[in-house]
Amino acid sequence: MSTTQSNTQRAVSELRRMIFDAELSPGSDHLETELADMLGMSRTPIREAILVLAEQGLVVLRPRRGMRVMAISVEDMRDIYDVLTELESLAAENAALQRYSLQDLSVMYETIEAMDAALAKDDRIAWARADNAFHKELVRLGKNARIEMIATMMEDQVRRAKSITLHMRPTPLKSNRDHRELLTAIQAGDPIKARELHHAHRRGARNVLIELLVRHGLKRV
Amino acid sequence: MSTTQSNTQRAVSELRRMIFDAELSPGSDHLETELADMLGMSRTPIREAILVLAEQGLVVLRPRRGMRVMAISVEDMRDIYDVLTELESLAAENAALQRYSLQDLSVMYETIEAMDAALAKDDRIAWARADNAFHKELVRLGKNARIEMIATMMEDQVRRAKSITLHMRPTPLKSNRDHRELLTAIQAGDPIKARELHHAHRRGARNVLIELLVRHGLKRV
DNA sequence: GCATGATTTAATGTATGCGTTAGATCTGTG
DNA sequence: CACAGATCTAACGCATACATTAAATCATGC
Repeated sequence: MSTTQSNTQRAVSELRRMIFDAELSPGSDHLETELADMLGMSRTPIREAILVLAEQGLVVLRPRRGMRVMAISVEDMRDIYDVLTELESLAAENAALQRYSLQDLSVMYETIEAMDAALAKDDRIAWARADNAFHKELVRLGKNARIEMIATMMEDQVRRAKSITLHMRPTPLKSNRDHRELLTAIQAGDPIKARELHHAHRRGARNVLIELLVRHGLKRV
Repeated sequence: MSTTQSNTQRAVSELRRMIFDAELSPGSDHLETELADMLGMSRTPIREAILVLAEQGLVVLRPRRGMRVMAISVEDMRDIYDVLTELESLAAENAALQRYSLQDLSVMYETIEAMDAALAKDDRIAWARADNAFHKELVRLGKNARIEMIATMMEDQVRRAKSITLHMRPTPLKSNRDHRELLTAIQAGDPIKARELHHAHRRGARNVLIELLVRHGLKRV
C-alpha cells in the first residue's frame, strides 16, 4: 500500500481501538508520556490524537492530569439513543422517499440475511456486526452526510456499552423482524411508515439496553 | 483573570471567529505557516487548532495544501437544517415534558420580547441574536447534552450563510409568533404540540433560507 | 496534630530543527 | 508542441528541548 498513514492517524485509530476494547478502561486517566511510550512515538502525534478524540467525545482533557476515557452513564445512554432514534428515523423516511430499486437495497437485504444466519448459529458477535451494518446502510440510504457523521459518533460513544450487554440480552428475534418490516416500507416508498417503524424499533432497543444496564448495576461503562 | 488560555485555545477561537466573519473566505486554502504568522505563534498550536476545527466540520485538511475553509452548499444547508429540525423538535418535546415553571421559562420569554423589540426597531442583528438565544435556550431546556453539542456544531456550520441572508429576507414576523406559540405549548406541558410546532417552524425557516440562497445564486457560502 | 507557606517535581505548552516527500518546475525527446 | 522523467522546492510530520506552572511534597509555626 502506498498510503503511508501518519503517526497521528495511527495514534487516533489505535487509541480508539483501545478505548472500544476497554484496554483503556472507562474513567481512567492517561498522561501523554505514558501513551507515547505505549505507542512508540513522541508526544507530538499523541497530543494531536488526544485533541481529535476529545472532539469526538471519547475522552475529556483534564489539564495536568492527562486525558480521561469517557465513561457512559445510563443518562448518557438515553441521550445518545434519543439522538440516534430521531436521526435514523429521518434517514429511514428519506430513504423511503428515494424510491430505491431492489438492486439499491441489496446490501440492506444482505445484512438482514446475515442477522438471521447469525441468530440461527447463536453467534452474537456476527449478529451485532450485521445489525450495525444494517443501521449504517440505512443511514447511508438516507443521503444526509451530517446524519451519517453524527450517527457514527453516537455509535462510537456507546460501543463499549453495547458489547458489554450483547450477551446479556434475550435472543433479539424482534430486531430481525423489525428490520425486515422497515426494508419493506422503504421498498414500498412509504416514508411515514418507515419513520414510525424505525422510531419504535430504536426506542425499543434503547429501553432494552437501559434496562439491562440498570438490572446489572452498570452505572458507568 | 487567572485563566490564562493556551495558544492552541486562542488559535481555535480566533480562527473560528475569522471563519464566521469570512475574514477567511469559504473555499480558501491556508498554510500552517501563514496562519502561524497571522496569529503570532509557532506552527505547533496552529496544527492542533486546525485538527480541532476539522473535527468540528469547519475546515477540511488537504495534506500539503493547508486547511481549506469549508464552503456550504444548498444541499449542505438542507442536510444541516434537517438535523436541527429533528433534534430541536425532540428538545421541544422533552422541554414540554419537564413541566417547567414560569420562572424556569423566563429566559425563553425574554428572548421573545427581545425579538419583538428588535423587529420594532428593525434591528436585524439584534433580532438574529435573540432568535439564536431562543433556540439555544430551547435546546438547553430539552436536557440532552448531546443535542446541545450537535445543535451548536450545526449552527456554527451555517453561521456565515445565515448572516449573509439576514438582510435579504422579509420581516420575520411569523418567527416571533411561532416562538410564542411554542413557549405556550411548553408551558402547557403539551409535548406533541410543542414538537409539531417547532418542526413546522424549523422546516419553514429552512425553506425560506434555501429559497434565498437559490434566488441570489449563492451556490456556496 | 494541623494549617500554611515554601520548595520540589513533573506534565504540559510551545518553539525549533530537520528529514521526508508531494507538487511544482525544468529539461530533453518524440 | 506535448509529454515523460529528472530535479527542485517548500510544506509537513515528527522528535526534541526548554520554560512554565499546577500539583505534590515538605517544612515550619501554631
